[in-house]
Amino acid sequence: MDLQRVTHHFNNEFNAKCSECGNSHILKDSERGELICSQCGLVIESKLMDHGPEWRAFDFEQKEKRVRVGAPMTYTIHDKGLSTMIDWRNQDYAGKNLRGKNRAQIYRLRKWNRRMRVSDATERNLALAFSELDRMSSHLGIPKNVKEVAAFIYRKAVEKRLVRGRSIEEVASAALYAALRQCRTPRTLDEIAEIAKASKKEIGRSYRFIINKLNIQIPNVDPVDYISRISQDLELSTKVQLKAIEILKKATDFGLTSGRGPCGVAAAAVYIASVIMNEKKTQTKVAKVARVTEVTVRNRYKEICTELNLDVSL
DNA sequence: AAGACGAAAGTGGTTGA
DNA sequence: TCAACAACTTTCGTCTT
Repeated sequence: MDLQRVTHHFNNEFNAKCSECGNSHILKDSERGELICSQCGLVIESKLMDHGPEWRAFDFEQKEKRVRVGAPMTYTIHDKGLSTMIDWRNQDYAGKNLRGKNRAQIYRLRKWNRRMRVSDATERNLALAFSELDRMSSHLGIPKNVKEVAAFIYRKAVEKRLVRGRSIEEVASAALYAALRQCRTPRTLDEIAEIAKASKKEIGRSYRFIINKLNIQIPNVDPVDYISRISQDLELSTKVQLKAIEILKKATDFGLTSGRGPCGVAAAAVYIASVIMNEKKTQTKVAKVARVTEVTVRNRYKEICTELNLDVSL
């Protein structure tokens, strides 16, 4: 068994700086051709090598069969998918009994092997957490890279013993929330809480706790990040989307976004853009997909209109 | 009938003593 | 730890299309 490979997957340090948190401790993940910031987990450079399945798979069995060569390494499997098993029989590959020195060596190997595997509680913890991450991700249609970041964060949390006193589900949800924000594809806490096995309050508490303890730098939520999702849900054209971003930029310059909920601001921008570009959606509909109330959309919309002197004829 | 609008009261989280 | 506070929500009545 290749211990080196299992324990030191991230072996090469790389001389670069993370654009997100300025940290210069960059790791080179040669297996996947990526540069990763050790601080925040940001993938700095990806050579876009496809580790995914060769064909579409329609059920789990097909999926299992249709992957490329071997098991891809992933953070979402509790032992990173690289574990090896050593048989209990003292026989070699051909079935001959092992003797003397060889036999003693196998005993030693088996001992280490046992120590590294699922036997301990940590691994069971991870297995449960990752299946929970899987479930939530598929519910919300979350891309794989974000899920990997979530798994990475969760793994760190376990290493630092931060799960103690909190439920696994709680911390897993928090890790997912953190990952989503890190990857600038934010979802609201409400969205997570809806499908998670923990309440919004608990998730929020755990989230604050782990990013604090792990020193993860999370960029502030930029309302722009919500625009594309809101527009897509409303089936608005790209033109509207660009207009909404333009409006949002101006609104930010006027200080209309600080202290305001990013969802509400984004929703208002999309609403105004939809009116200007003649693809009007109702306040109610915009509010619904943005997960804020109609009233909030209205308040933001009025603020923006008066500040920017926008004349929106209805 | 549906949407837009605004007033008023309620809610949960942050802040500062 | 508690009260003040701002942002946001809920609810509801009115007006417009």
